[in-house]
Amino acid sequence: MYRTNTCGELRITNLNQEVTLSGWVQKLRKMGGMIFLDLRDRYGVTQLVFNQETDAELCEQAGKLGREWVIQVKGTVAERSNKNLNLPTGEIEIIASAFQVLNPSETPPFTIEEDTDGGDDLRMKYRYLDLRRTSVRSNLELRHRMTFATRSYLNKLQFMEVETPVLIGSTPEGARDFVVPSRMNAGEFYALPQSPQLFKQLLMVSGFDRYFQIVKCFRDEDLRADRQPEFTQIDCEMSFIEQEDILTVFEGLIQYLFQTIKGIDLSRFPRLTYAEAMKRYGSDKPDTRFEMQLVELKDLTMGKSFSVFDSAEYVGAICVEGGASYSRKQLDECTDFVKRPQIGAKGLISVRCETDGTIRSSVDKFYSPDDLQQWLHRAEAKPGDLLLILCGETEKTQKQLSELRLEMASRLGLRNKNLFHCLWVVDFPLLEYDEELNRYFAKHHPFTSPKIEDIPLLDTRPGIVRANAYDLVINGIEVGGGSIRIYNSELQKKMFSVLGFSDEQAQAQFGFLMNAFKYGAPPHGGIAFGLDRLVSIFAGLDSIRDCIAFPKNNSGRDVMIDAPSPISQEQLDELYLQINLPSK
RNA sequence: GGUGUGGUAGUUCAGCUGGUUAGAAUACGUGCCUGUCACGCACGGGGUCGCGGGUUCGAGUCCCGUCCAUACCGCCA
Repeated sequence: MYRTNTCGELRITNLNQEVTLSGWVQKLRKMGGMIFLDLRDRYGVTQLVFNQETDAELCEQAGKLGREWVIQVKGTVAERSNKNLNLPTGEIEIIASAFQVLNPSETPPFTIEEDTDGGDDLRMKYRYLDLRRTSVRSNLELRHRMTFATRSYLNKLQFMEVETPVLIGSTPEGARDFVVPSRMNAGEFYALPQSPQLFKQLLMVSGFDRYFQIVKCFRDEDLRADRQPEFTQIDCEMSFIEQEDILTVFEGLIQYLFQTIKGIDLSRFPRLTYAEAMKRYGSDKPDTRFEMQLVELKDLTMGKSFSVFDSAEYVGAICVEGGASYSRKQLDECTDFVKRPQIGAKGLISVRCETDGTIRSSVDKFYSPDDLQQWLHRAEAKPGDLLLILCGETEKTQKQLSELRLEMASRLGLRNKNLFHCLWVVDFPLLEYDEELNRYFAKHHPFTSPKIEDIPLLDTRPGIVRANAYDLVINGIEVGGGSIRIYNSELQKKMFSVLGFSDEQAQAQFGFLMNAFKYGAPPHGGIAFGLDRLVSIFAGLDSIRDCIAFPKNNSGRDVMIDAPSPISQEQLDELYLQINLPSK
């Protein structure tokens, strides 16, 4: 028997018990005639004591142990004379009577401690060592609890988990596909799913009216801190439901997770239409932990011969609480921020409302104090506040204001990680116009249904047609999204024609779905949540990498196993492939 | 594809306007230490300053190129 107990469970109540523990040597503290050893496993750390006076030979042997050696120890639980209340096992220690080295270890390349000295790079290369650290391990434990709770919640509501294939066909819409060559079908390729979208809809046709799957999805696009090439979705679909039903069931899921995992009771999630979200926050995934909403000022700024504002399509502001005390340098930093190429504003105009009520602005030349007072009034600015104003093309400027809003909130410490604001954004536009390709694309996907009352607009003004599509946003992060699908083949045909698909193209790409719909498709819709993002929000992480056991780096590489990597000529031949690298 | 930041000891970093033998902390090794838990004290080993080229009497430092990492933009239905 390797152990009678784990390294995390012994307490003062276990006093005088004979125990056997196995684990990794966290640290040795040699005190001359005695040695303290912290033994670690998944469950915690327990202190062992070796005493020269009790057993000189054993004590000397223990002194030869090193960090991360795997050992087994027999001993007696004793009360410590000096207790460590920072440790759950801190009231006891094990007086060792014998130990055995199960496996020695080389000195690890970084310290396996909470405050590790290792950088991200190195820790990724030795991820199996990094995973020994409490914080990383507890992220995975949290992830496990969340998937377990999700399955339990959905199972209770009659949802069935069904696996869908990973080797499927490539589709041109959406993200770039990861592609897998087929040996048995020369010159042909599978694609890895970006989501099980088509399959879950087929399952609805099959009558599995409540489906879910916790499933890996793949997208071959550039990465970010919150984007991995393979990621996990909680993928769901329901039949005989309306949008309201989906929102209710999955609002329930999120509430259940917050309740069971974090002990937080969330009230009903507010809903915001896409149009409102853009107008009030300049974003379709607003962070609603704080206000600082966008205020339109165009009508108040017109006709005072300030051509910058007069010629702009949109003039908008945010009101920064207490911002009037900003120094010149701080204001310059704000200006630099919005002028960065990523934001792309031309400049920033500010109006201070000093605590004594006087108003100072960078446009005093053009606007009287009364004019400025009107702006401040509309923005509900109080003495001590600061108005930051951007202008230009409506949509662009709103987005810029949204970035500025987030930046200012970060500076003011308003983005509290222990606060959770959930919100549904609904009524997304059905289509998005691509300027370069001169055509419409489905904003969500081509099976998303338009709002019934907007269907006539498909012919006249497709750009303003609203969809039965919805996103769940938590703290400014898009956590999930879905839609009510089209189940009427005439409407689906119409949709394809608006998207510029010929009948043949539509048949070739999605024929199997359209054929299936001929045999009695129920009304249905669904939603998918990004599990990685959800877990990282729960854990307060900045990057989803920290809640993935073996993540890829920024360039899509697994630096631990060094993938991707070239394959042999034999493998290439077998797949009828030729490598054709561009010459430099 | 683009922009910013970074690459110096096993590790995390400092190293100014170019100038003697490149430093600190930590880790590692040795010795001392009987109540430590960030133990302490003393000593020690440890460097292709990412790589290539250039400027210079002289380059970790300046210039050019390149590679890698990272955050963001484009992209991500």
